[in-house]
Amino acid sequence: MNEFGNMPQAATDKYQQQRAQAIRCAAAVFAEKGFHGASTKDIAERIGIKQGSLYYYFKSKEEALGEVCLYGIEDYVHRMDGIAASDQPFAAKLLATVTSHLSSYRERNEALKVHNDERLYLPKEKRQKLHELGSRYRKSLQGIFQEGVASGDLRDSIDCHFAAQAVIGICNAWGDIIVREPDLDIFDVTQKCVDLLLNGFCERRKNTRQDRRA
Amino acid sequence: MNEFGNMPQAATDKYQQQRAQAIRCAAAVFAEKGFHGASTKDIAERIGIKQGSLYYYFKSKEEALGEVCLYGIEDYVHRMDGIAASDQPFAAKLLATVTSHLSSYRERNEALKVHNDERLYLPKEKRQKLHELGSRYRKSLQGIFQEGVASGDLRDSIDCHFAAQAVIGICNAWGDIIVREPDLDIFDVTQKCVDLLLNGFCERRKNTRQDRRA
DNA sequence: TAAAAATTCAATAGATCTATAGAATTCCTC
DNA sequence: GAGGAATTCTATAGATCTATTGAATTTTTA
Repeated sequence: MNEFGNMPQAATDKYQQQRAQAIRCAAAVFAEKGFHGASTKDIAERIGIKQGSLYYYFKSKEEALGEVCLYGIEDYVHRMDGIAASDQPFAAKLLATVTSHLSSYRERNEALKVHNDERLYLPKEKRQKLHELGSRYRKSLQGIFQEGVASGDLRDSIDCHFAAQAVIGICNAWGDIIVREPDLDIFDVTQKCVDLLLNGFCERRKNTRQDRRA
Repeated sequence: MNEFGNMPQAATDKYQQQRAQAIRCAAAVFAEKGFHGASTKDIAERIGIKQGSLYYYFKSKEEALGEVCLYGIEDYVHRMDGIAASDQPFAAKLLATVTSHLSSYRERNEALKVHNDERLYLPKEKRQKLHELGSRYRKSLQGIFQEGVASGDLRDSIDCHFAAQAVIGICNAWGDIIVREPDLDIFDVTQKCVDLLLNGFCERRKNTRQDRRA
C-alpha cells in the first residue's frame, strides 16, 4: 500500500491495462444482467478475482458503470467527428456513419449497449457528461444532413433533427439485434439501412435505364 | 381469508380492477427504475399500500413484471392483427401501424417500455409467451410488406424481414423519446416516420409537377 | 535476494430486499 | 349491526449485496 491508500496515484501502465480489462468484464456482466441485476460478485468472478478485490479498481459499483458507459461511447463519438469533418458527399458520410455505428456494436459490443440501456442509473453529474457526448454525436449527424440539404442531395422538406434521431434509432435497434445474433452479416445490414434511409421502401418511377427502356 | 388461502378464487370484479391498477403502478415504477432497481416497497408505495400487502395481488415480484409486460403488449398486437387483415393499400396500412405503435407509447406509456426493456428478466416460459406475441406482430408486419411488393407499391428488391424490423426499431426509438418528452407532437412524428419509410431522405427526379414545369 | 510496492484475499458490518404468517381492520351482506 | 369475507397491516426470517479493513500474497525494484 502506498501513501494514497489503496488507490495507486497516477496509476502505472500495468494498472491501467488491468483496469481496462476489468471495465470490459463489467461491461459484459452489465449487458447481460443490467446494472441493478448484476452484483459486484458477478463482475469480480468474470475478472477472476474475489468480490472485495473489485474495489481496488473502482471505488464503487456505480463508478464501474460510469467507466463502462464512457468506454462504450467515447471513440464512437470521436469517429463521428472525423466523418463530419471529412470532405465527402452526403451518401458517403451516411454510409460511414452507419458502418461506424454498427461495427461499434460488433467490436465494443456490450459497453455501447450498456451505455444505451443503463446510463440513466448514473448520478446526474456523470450522466451530464455522457449526455454531452451523445449530443455532440447527434449534432454532428444533424449537420451532415443540413449539408446534404444544402447541396441538393436531400429533399429540402426533411427535418434534420428528426432525421438524425431516426438514424440513431435504426442503428441502435439493429445494434441490439447484432449483439444478440453474432452470426448476422453486418455489411448486409449496413447496406440495407443506408438504402432505406436514402430511398425508402417505395417503388418510384425514375429516370433510370429501366424507365428509358420502357 | 377464504378456502383458497390468501388468494381470492376466480376473483371478483373489484379485485380485478384493483389488480389492474396495481399493474399500472408497477409499470410506472419498473419503467423508472428497471426491474431489479425497483423494490416491492417502491411499487407498494405507488399503489398506496404497505410492502407486504403487494403479495395479495402478486405471488412474486416477477409475476408483477410478467403482468406488466403482457399488459404492455397485448392489445398492441391485437390491433396489428386488425390492420393486417384489413383491406387497405400498403401506404394506409403502414400509416395505421406507425400510428398504432406510437400512440400505444403515449397511452399505455410505461408498460410497453417495460416490455421492451425488462422482459428478458422473466423466466423462460413467460418470456416464450411474450416472444410469440412479438413474433406475431413482426410476421404480420412482414406480411404487409410482402403484399406491398406483390402489388407493386414497393420495390421488389427490399428484404421484408429487414423492413419489418426497421419499422419496429424506428417506432421503439421514437417511442422512448415520446415517453421522455410528453409534449412531443405524435402526429408530426408519425408522419415523418412514414415519409422516411416510404420515400427516404434523398432528393429524386420524379415525374411530378415540379419536373414537368422545369 | 531483501525491502518496498502492488495486488488480492478473508472476514464482516450494516443496509437492503423478498416473501411469509398471522393479526387487525375494512367492507359487504343479510 | 352482526357475522363473514376481503383487504391491509405489522413483524420478521432469511437471503442477499455493497463497501471497508487489515492481513496475506505476489510482483517489482534496488
